Amino acid sequence: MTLPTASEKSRIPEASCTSSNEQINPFYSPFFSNLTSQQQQQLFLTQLLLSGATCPPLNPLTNALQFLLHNSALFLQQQQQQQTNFPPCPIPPFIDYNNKSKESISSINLKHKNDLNTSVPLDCSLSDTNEKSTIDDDDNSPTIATTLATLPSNNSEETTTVDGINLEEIKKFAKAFKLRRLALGLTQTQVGQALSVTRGPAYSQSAICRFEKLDITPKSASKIKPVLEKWMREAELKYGDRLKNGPTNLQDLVSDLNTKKRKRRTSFTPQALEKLNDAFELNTHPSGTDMSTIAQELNYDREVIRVWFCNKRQALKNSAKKSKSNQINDDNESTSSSLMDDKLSDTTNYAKLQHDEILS
DNA sequence: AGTGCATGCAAATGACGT
DNA sequence: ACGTCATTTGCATGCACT
Repeated sequence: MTLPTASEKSRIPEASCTSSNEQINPFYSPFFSNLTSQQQQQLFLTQLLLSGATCPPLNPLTNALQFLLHNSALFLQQQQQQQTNFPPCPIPPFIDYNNKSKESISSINLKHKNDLNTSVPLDCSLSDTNEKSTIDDDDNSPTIATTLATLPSNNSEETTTVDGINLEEIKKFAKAFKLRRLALGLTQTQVGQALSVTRGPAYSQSAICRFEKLDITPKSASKIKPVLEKWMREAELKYGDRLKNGPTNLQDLVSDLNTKKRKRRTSFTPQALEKLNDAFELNTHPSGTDMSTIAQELNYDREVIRVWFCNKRQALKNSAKKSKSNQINDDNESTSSSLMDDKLSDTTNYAKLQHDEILS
């Protein structure tokens, strides 16, 4: 019914962008196939770490060298990973300057320059160089970012735990996840798309974005974390093969078939919304049969219509509550200013009582 | 114009009550 | 079965960057 939106349209070319990301320059493959000895790999890894792998190469030869270094580092990392738990030390991405478009190179190198720079140290330490404090509103369910921002800098383990959820641990994982994602050359959208066809819960680009930014409640984060953890582990194993064997499809990253997912968000047409709003104005609590009729008329699920009315009532109630509290605040401001010079507390107490009464 | 990320608004969900 | 309420989550879109 609805026309393709801008975001829907923008998703189409993104798939083709993926395949270009997946290109491995075949010219350099023989070099990598010769890397069999542990010493050579160790040497390459050392060189990789010393050479600053995110710098653009001056010529094809240095490009080839970077490819070798990157793959050997990944190979070693995979071996380490089989014995240790995620997250391992991040490895900066190999950027094929011979095949990549100018845009994608610069977008990875410049957009996430800070992230990738922090990915280079071996100890995986998580500095806060590009951390942006996101203290925004008076939200009643504070995000991890806002909670951490309000804590003192020398906070202990206890103070970073909310409802048994260790915020520092989630923060570390979120950062490591982002670094790994970027190192694998994946966008948030691609991760979301891949998750949507795996077994278990799926999350959108928005959810991944909020998770990485910690713009999410601790409860929500602790729910998403294991999903991303599991997916990343599997993706890396498959990506490792891809790096050795040549280009494959992003679809290869997902083996499991669909199970129950959250219902896709309904987008009502403007016409449907108009009719729904008209119906709401007439009656905020339509009967079961009324809702069935509306659903049939507009060609939506009856349950979708029922939920729409619930949400609409809730929205109305919330906005009324908000405007009421705004009015109270305005009244208080004017009241308190007029009472400023009043030395007697009787009036103040009365105003306070009145205020408390309204609030209760 | 194309791309990736950030975010506002509201659809969907879950807990609980009747 | 359906309501309310708090919360989670995704679509649509804006923004920055090239």
